[in-house]
Order: sequence, then C-alpha cells, then structure tokens
Amino acid sequence: GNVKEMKRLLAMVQSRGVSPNVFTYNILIKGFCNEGKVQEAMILLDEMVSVELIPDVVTYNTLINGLCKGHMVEEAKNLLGTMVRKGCMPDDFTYNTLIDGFCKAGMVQKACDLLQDAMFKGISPDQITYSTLVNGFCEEGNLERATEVFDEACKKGLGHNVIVYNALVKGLSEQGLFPEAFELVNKMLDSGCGPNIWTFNILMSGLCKKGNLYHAENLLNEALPNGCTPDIFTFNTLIYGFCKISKLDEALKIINKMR
RNA sequence: CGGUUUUACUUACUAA
Repeated sequence: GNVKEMKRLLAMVQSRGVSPNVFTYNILIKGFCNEGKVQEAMILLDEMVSVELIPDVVTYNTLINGLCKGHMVEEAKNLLGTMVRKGCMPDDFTYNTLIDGFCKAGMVQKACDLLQDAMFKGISPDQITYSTLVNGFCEEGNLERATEVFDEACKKGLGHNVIVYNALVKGLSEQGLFPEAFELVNKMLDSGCGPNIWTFNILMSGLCKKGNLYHAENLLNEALPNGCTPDIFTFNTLIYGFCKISKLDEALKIINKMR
C-alpha cells in the first residue's frame, strides 16, 4: 500500500475510538521499510510528530535499518544525529545497525569509527557487533583484521557463537583457505559450539566455486551425522557446482536426492 | 516487572 491508504486506515481505526500509538507506527514503519519504501516510512515519522506521538528508539532504529538496507548509509547516520538532538538515546541496536550498514557499503573504517563512538557512549560491542565486523573485514578481503576482531571477541568470551564463527569460515573459504577453514570448524566442535547447516553451506559454496565438487559432496554426507539437515541452499549450491564443471548428470542426481 | 515493534552469518538467477 501507500501512505495515503494508510491514513485512510488509521482514520477508520480512530473513528472507532482507538488511537494508534507508537507501537502501531513502528510496525507500519517496519512494513514500509521491508517493502523498500523508506521514503514513505520517513513520512510516517513526521506524521507521528504531528499527532503528538513521540518516536522512540525502536522507531529510529527501524528507520536507520531501512535507510542502511536501501544503501543510504549517510542518511542513516544523519538520523542518528537527529534522534540524539531530539533527546532519544541510541542503543546497541542503533550502533550495530549502522555498523553493519557501513560495512556492507564497503566502509569498514567508518564502521570502526562508529564503534568507537558507541564505546564512548558506554555501549560495548556484543556478538552481533563482532560478527558484523568480522564479516565486513572478510568482504574487504582483509582476513588479517577479520582474525584480529575474532580473537578480540574470543578474549571477551564473545567468540563462541555460530554466527561469529560462520562469518570467519566464510571469509577463509572464499579465499580458498580451506585447511584454515576446516581447522576453525574443528575448533567449533571442541568449544561445544558446533557447526550448523549454514557452516556446511558456506564451506560447500566455497568448494563449489573452486570446482572442488569431490570435497563438496563429501561434506554433504557429513552434514547429517553432525546433526545438520541439508536444506534448499545446500542442494542448490551443489547443483550449481556440478553445472559449473559441466557435470549435468551429477547435478540431476542431486535433484533426485532432494525428493 | 502481562503480551505486541528494531540489528549480525549461507545458494543461484536477473540488471548495469
């Protein structure tokens, strides 16, 4: 829908004696953001003010995330400034969202600056922050910094998290560093934070891109014994891999295994 | 502290 339609709905609800509150707007704003209609979501922010509702930290975080996902990171950062000016204190969600936005935009250094800003405000990095930064550095091809961040997370006791591990496993396997990637998976098993199907998919995808279907298919057989059920990503990855090396017959066999 | 809203990791294809 659009904002005009929304206004009609809200008017209808109000005519029944029920007024929308901040939650109502937050849900709507999230809805518009999910549809990629961030501009319309921003209009709702203005409208909240005009009906004397005070946007809260969730309102701003939702919009900041929408702007980041819409590749408008500078605007997102400006909104951080706006919320502070209006007396709404940013929280860990705010910073993690922005840090991810800047990482995904290829501005990892700015993401690190934001983390400094957050820490200055008394917000310390959590597992989400670390997975975000590990991922950011990996995407940049900077495995050294990615590993440093990972080690720092471990020192703080925040390293034993599947997503943090997966981010680094992905970075390693995308660079073709499979021995290191598998070593890390062994570390996961030792630390009681076992791999999940995402871990397997990440490794298999890396192997498939290198044309190493032998090891990729072996991994498929190791998933179940490790308590991971192959999913649609697993099979699509293998089918892609076999097609890439022109083994269409093998690709078709995978399709049969799916049934 | 009755409930409801916000952040991180995986496949391919498609556009430039």
